[in-house]
Amino acid sequence: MTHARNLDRPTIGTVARQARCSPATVSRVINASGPVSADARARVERAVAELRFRPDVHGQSLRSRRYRAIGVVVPSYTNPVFANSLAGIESTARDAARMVFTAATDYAPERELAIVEGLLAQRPEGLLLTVADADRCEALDRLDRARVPYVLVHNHPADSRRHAVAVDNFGASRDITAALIAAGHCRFAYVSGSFRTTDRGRRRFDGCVAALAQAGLPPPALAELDYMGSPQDHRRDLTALLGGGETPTALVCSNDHLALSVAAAVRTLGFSVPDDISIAGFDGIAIARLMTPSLATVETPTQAMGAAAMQRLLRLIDGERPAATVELFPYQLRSGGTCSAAPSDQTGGERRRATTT
Amino acid sequence: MTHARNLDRPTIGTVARQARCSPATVSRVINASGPVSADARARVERAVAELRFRPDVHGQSLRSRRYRAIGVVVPSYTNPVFANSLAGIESTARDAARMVFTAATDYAPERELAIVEGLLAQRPEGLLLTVADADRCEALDRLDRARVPYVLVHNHPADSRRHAVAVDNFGASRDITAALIAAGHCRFAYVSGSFRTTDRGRRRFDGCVAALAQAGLPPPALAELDYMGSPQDHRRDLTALLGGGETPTALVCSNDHLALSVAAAVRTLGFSVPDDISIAGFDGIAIARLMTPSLATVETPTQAMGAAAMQRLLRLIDGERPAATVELFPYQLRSGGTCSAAPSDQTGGERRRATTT
DNA sequence: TCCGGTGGTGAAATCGTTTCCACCGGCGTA
DNA sequence: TACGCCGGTGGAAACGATTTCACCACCGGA
Repeated sequence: MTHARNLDRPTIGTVARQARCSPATVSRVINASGPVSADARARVERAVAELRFRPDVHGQSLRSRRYRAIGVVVPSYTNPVFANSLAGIESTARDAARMVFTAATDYAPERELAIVEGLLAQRPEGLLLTVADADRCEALDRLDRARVPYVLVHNHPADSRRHAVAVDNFGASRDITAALIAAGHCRFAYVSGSFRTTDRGRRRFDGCVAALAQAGLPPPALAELDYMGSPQDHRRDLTALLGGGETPTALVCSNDHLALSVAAAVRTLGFSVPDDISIAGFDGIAIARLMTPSLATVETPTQAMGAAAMQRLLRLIDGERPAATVELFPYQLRSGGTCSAAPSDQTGGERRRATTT
Repeated sequence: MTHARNLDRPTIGTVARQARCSPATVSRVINASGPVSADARARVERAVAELRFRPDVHGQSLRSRRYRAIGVVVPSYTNPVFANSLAGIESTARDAARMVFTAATDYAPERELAIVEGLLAQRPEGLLLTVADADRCEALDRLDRARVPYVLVHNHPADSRRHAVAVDNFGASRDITAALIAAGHCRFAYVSGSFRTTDRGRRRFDGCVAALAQAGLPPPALAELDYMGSPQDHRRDLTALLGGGETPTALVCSNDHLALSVAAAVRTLGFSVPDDISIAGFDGIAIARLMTPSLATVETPTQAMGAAAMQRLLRLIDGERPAATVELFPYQLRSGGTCSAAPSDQTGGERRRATTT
């Protein structure tokens, strides 16, 4: 019974029959994996086109033990930083004829292992991931054990056997803090979302502290906000910080998303940005440039980093062992309207607040 | 030679041997697909745990002709609207034990077919996609022919056989325009990025036009901007629109991303937002709420829509045929600082521009 | 007692591909 | 001439699972 055969997809056997050759020859044509006479090649190509044959990826992967697909783990899709990485990753993957499957951890380190486990079940060639802490990560240990190649994006592991594409978070944070110091600020606060739990968060914090220390200034006040919280939450969290006598004049935020929310919160508390309080971000997300005042921040080439990470992973898959294991991308300070010279009357912020609330 | 066998992954055969049963029984335990004695089940479960056995997804899919994976097509990862959809999609997929692979069209309709073709090669159970124009889309025709279930997100096809999850773009656009009319505006411009090429773009435009017509006002001036362009590009494109004598007092933008850029451009042209010109967006992206002034817009539950689309797709896969083919989500007007009453002196904008540039 | 159904099981076919191996000519070289 | 090599080809064995089918043992009812 060749019943309903025309509804079924053609297989390599169908093609072989139509091209009057064996499946082996069809396979050789498709994969350019062996010598084929010009004549046979033409017949096969014709049959492939006529039948619209597309090899079954599961049959291929099963037999060849090679699945041209890459797993990608991001903390979140909605943070423009990771969205940009993902864009770079996926477009590079497409150029290399790779599929990409994605999963988000929602910033929960305890979910990382399960997610990686899920991706591994697909038997991808490799993984690209941004984790909370590349030095304390069960998921990465698992990948090491399984000998599946992977490259970290945005992470900066201390363990030098782990491949990563990142920026010098310490240096960048140091530089932007130094710029604020040069503008006359001397009372700083560092605002972050759980900066202890991510490696890049720690480096950024350390950079800020280092710049202050080098200038002989006291360490920054700390405000640890719920990163996923609303501006209302942030307003509440910031009142303590800004309500005291020694109100900071410069807020260094661990990322742009947070900085935008903080800027909004600070304004509702009656301070002017940047007249009373300067605010700096980190990442250089595009939208922050459209605000008025625009956000001063550290610009990082997130999309290019995603692309580079993918390229590095492809090289690892091909068995190459790049000399350096960590690839640092250049960053750039972007000045913006949220930062200005420190107020000459250092109590101005407080006065203003007292009169407006 | 059982050489290096311990480095290889265990197969169902390995498990069967260790559990002293046949592969068939192991399969029955794993998939709960047949009767198994309590004793055998225990032995298998123990062996699975000890060997850390994870069935090979390609072997499974090949034989069972069912691959628990969903393909997702978005125009772009970096637009928060689609990033949110994707978040809703992926988290719902995870709950349903589905993998997700993603691809972006970069807003190029001519790439849609090739991308869908690539996804189909993976033999997914179904697809979720946001295309430019759901009524004129080779990719969707292809899916119909291949009888692969799919659900559109954000699209609003006229063809009622196509499943979709969207908002009433026409109504929402009408309502936000009406709100501006109620605030006294009577000279409108509609600003969009290639609104002719997307179905939702057309509906939004039509909604704006309808509101004006109903109020007896002339149709809006048109500005078609390069959606991917920079604020500088937009500034250039807007000078013609705002340079004439009859400067519009209200700009209705086809989406928030554009609205933010337009707001920035309008300001650099010397107009005040909202004193001279009111600006309304569409989508309700979170970041636009943090700006000062905050963006007036139509809030749409993008993440929930992604989740709902995924749920609908899962039902389609299970063979259900929901009564309605299009699921409309409620929208909500969000007032914001970028919109105010129309300036009483309708030439104020021009005068101000003349003095400040 | 016999018969039909059902729980429990394994052997073997099958999914669609790649890859190993054997084979056949023809050609250049010793 | 004999030998080896290489381009070209097909048969058949994998790959790792699911699924069909047959079978056995047991139980309840006729």
